Amino acid sequence: MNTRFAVATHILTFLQSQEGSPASSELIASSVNTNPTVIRRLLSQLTKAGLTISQMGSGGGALLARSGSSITLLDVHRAIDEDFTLFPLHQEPNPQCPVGRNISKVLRGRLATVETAMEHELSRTTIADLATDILDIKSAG
Amino acid sequence: MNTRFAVATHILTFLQSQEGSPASSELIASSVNTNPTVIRRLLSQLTKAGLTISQMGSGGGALLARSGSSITLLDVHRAIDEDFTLFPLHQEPNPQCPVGRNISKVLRGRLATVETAMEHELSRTTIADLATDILDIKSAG
DNA sequence: TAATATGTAACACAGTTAGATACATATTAT
DNA sequence: ATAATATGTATCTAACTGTGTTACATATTA
Repeated sequence: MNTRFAVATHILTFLQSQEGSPASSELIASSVNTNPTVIRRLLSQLTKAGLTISQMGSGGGALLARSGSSITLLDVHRAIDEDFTLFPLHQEPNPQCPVGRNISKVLRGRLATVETAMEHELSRTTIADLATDILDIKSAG
Repeated sequence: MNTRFAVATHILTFLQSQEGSPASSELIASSVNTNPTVIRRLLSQLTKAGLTISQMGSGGGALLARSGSSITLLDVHRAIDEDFTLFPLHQEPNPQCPVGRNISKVLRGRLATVETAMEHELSRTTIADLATDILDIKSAG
């Protein structure tokens, strides 16, 4: 199971809940319940995508690079799942067969709209939304 | 790479193009360019889901169980990708942390709408559409 | 200069997937 | 009846992926 997207979203929501105070990979790892290196690997990708900033040294750690309300789940997905394919195509169907020769092109076209719909829906939720959802659960419970 | 959905779709489109004449796993495998057992495994799932019928013995093979225009990509997805999760969640975040305690529930809720959007879009294409797309390419080229 | 923290390389382990062989069972044709 | 054909499923493998882990060079702060 590839849980990178979920962990990356957890990281960002954690940073949002920190309200500007840097969080070390060790602190985040204790919330996610994993190894700090796993967190640093993901933070490295998030930083490259411009979603986080990291400060080395004592008192350092990770911060959101911009407002949580401007970071959507689509941004996270694009930062983390670089070679994502919703439904991967099989390689080299038989070009001698009319179906084999054309199925890849046809499927690619039809699946593109599916992936677009997924992306559109991902873009409707922000990291700030997730942090708010959590606060809502806390105040309701 | 999990290409089962693509191969299953290829199989069904192939059957649609056969116009009611049974196709053996060997024949289909030559179109997909893989081993007949791979085809039989997928056909077994498609038959359980009521999308195909198989006839043993000489002259036998697989057939669509119903009209290709009534079989959507969502039907195929549900038949083949039984334990599908678009974005799997990480296990056991730290319950001592407010974010860790609630992130799974919150993410599950937000991602449900994404998966629903994906499914809705999958349901808009049928096997008959794919067969028509292929014929269109052939007549245009 | 000591302590803290990141960034990344390297490795082990478990789980997944496609492909392959094998064979019992069912159906058809002769 | 018997041979030929075809499915359904079990089993094994090799390649690939993802997570967790250790290690260490580099950067920053106190």
